[in-house]
Amino acid sequence: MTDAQQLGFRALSDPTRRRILQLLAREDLTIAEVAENFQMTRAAVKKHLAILNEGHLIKVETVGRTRRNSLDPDGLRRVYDWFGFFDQFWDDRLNALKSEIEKDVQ
Amino acid sequence: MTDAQQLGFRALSDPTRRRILQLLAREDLTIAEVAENFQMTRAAVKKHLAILNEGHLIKVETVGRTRRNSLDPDGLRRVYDWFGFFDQFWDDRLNALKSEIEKDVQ
DNA sequence: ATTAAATGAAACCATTCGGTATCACATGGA
DNA sequence: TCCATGTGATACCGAATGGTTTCATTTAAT
Repeated sequence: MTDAQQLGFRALSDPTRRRILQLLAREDLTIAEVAENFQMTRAAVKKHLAILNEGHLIKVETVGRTRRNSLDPDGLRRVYDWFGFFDQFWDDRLNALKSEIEKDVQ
Repeated sequence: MTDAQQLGFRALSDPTRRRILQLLAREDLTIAEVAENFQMTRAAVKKHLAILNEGHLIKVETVGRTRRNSLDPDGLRRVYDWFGFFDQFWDDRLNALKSEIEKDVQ
């Protein structure tokens, strides 16, 4: 258990962590830079980053004495794909997309 | 805080609750019927259903002495849509979907 | 009217969670 | 070398979480 998808969903369950992902969508950031956007301590932010990393939603690259955090699109995709199970329940959106594409094809 | 989206993400963070949603995707179920699929007590399952309801991921209809639980596609979509923020990061999937549909069309 | 069935609800418990404070370690620059 | 900067890591705390047990309430059926 505690498979990758579960760790991903767990990581997304906290609003701070979701906001961090949105920050990282704009640019890669060090821990300190991420922490500037919140009122909590750097240690708390680091914990959030660790959980995001466990869920494979971000990647970390050590550069000298800093650590650059960046989005991991593949991990995000793995969670996102879970919703595909329910495609039948929001046909309206899929159909809208489909007719858009069909228009392109013709 | 504790907005609708947060309650949705919170509801999805537990694997039991995600499995319940998949069961309800096939058919509406009473609490007892949902509980048959798990080893935990009915009381525990009922708690999970309450959290799913708070996140607006399911709807509940009282029928006599039973309660029929059904999927709430709108609430599910509200969580799903959060991922739209990251569209730029998985263009490959959109393209894969597009070619799948194009194959259907031809 | 009784009784069984389906659910509601509360008390309780161990664990996890989100946060803090604190200290140690590593690295770059004067 | 010395020191400031950026990070790692641990102990600790209150609150939330996921589960149980137990009992009350409502409804269907005999």
